[in-house]
Amino acid sequence: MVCYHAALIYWEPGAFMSETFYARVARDLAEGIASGRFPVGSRLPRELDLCTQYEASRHTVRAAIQELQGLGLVSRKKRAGTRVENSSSTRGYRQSLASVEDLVQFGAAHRRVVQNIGDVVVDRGLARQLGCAAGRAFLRISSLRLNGDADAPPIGWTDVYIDPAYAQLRDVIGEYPEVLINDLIEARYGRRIAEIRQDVQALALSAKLARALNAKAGAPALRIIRRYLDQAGEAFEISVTIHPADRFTFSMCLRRERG
Amino acid sequence: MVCYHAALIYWEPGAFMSETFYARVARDLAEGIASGRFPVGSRLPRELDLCTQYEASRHTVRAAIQELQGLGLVSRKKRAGTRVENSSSTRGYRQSLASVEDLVQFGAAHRRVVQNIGDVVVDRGLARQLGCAAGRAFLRISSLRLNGDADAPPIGWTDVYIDPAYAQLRDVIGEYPEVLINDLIEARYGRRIAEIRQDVQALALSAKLARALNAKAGAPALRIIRRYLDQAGEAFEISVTIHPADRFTFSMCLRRERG
DNA sequence: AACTATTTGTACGTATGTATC
DNA sequence: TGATACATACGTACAAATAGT
Repeated sequence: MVCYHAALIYWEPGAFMSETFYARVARDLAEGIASGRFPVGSRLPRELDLCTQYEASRHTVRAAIQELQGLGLVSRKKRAGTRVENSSSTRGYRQSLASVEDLVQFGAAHRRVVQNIGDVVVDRGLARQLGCAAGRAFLRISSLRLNGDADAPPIGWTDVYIDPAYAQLRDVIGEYPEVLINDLIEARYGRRIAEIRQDVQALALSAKLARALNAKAGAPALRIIRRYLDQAGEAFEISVTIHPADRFTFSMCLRRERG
Repeated sequence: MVCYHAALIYWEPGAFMSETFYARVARDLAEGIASGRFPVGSRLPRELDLCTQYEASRHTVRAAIQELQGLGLVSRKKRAGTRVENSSSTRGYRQSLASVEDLVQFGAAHRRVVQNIGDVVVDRGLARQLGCAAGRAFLRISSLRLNGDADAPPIGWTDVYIDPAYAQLRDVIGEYPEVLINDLIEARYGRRIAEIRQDVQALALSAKLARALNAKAGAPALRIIRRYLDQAGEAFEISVTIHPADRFTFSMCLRRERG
C-alpha cells in the first residue's frame, strides 16, 4: 500500500519509511512555527483541518501536536484551540540525585576514613581554588575515600572546609564516618543547601597526594570542587576531592523537563 | 453509563469523574512502582495483560504508560517490554541550561572547526568508551574547539558520533559550523533529546591528540562523554570531548527545587 | 544465520464527554 | 444556550523490532 499525502510529498509505510507519519507532521508544523508562518500568539488550524490538510487521521494529528506540546511550542485549550507559545524549544534539563548511582557521586556510597582535622587559614593559592577570600579561616577535615575492598587502593582524597562555627562537628564526624557532612550540618544547625556549585578539572597528582593515594606522582587525576551555598548564597561548606583517573568517573544524568 | 473497573473500584464518566481513567491507571502503576511491587529493573506486565487487569482498552493503557515514561519511571523496548527504571520521580536538584555559563559547557559558545568527517565501525575499546555495542557503525565528525583568540591554543577536541541515518547532516555541518549537532537533528529529524548522560574522566593526553591540541603528550586532560538519549532510551548521538587540564573547567550549578 | 513469535509502535475508524467562547 | 474544539475512550489492523529457537 502506498499512501499519498499531498502536503508532505510521498509517504509509504514499510521498509522505506524512514520517519513515522506523525513525526513528519510534527516536524512540518514545528518548521511552520520556527519560520514564522505560525507566529507566537497565533493559533494552529483545528485538528480536523489539519486532518484534511495532511490527509491524516485525527489520532495522527493529535500525536503530532502532542510532540509540539512536549517541546513547549504550543498549548491547548478546549474551545480556544492550539496556541503557539514559543518559536523554538528552550526547555531545561533536570538532574536528579535520587538514584543510588547519583548518590555515589556525592559521596554517600564511599567509606570515609578521617585522616586529619585541623584549622586552616586560606592562603592565596587555596583561595583561588576554593573561590573564597584569602585570609578566611576554616575547619578542614581530610579523609580518604574507600570502597568495600580492604586492599583496593583508595578511590580518592577529600578535604572538606567548613565554617569554624561548626567546630562541634569535629567529634561527631569521628563517630559517624558514614554520614555526609552536609547532612550533619542540616540536621544540627538547620542550614539547608539551596545550591551546589561544582567545578571539575583534570590535574597531575602531586607527590604527596600520590603517596597518600598509593598512586604515581604526575598521574592524571580528577579534582572536584563543590561549594554548598545556603539560601543567602553564602558558601558554608566547600569540599575538594581528588580521584586518580583510573579509579573514578564523574557521571551524571540530565533529563529534559516535561511540559 | 456507569462502568465498573474491577481493579480500580468504581469509575464513572460525567460530572462526578474527578480523574480520567488513564490517569487513574497511571497512578495505580506508579504506586505499584513506588511501593516496590514493581521493583527497579523488573518489567511491567505487557500492555494486553494490563488491558485485562484494568478492563481498559489498549489505547487507555498506553496513555497511562506514556505518563510513566514522561515521569522517567519506565522505559520501553519492542519485544522486551516495559522496564522499571526509577522508583519515584524525584524532585531533586535542577540544572538549568538557560544561563550562558551553562551553555558554554554544552559547546555553544565555542567555535567549531571541523577537521574530519568519516564513517567508523566501533571496535572493542571504543565500545567500552562510548557504552555501545562493538561493531556498530557511526558517522564520526571530528572538530577542534576554539575560543575567540586566533593564536590561542585550541580548547579541546571533539568527536561526535551520530547514526549513519543522519548522514545528510554531513553537508549541513560544514555550512553551519556554529550550530549544535543535536539541534540540527532535532530540527531536521524531529528526534528530540529526552536525557543526557555525561561521564567525566581524567586521562593523559596521547601523542596524537597532544599534537593536534598543541599540548604536551602525557599531560593531564579532561574527557567528557555525552550520550544523548531519545524517549525510548536509545543513544542517537554520542560525543567525546578532550580538554587539556589547563584550558577548561567543567562547572555546573545545581539548585534545589522548591517543594 | 535465518526464521518465528512476541511485544511495542503507528495508523485507521467511531462515539461521546467536557469546557468555553 | 448552542456550537465548537479539544479530551477521553472504545475498537481494529498491520508494521517494526528483537529475543529466542
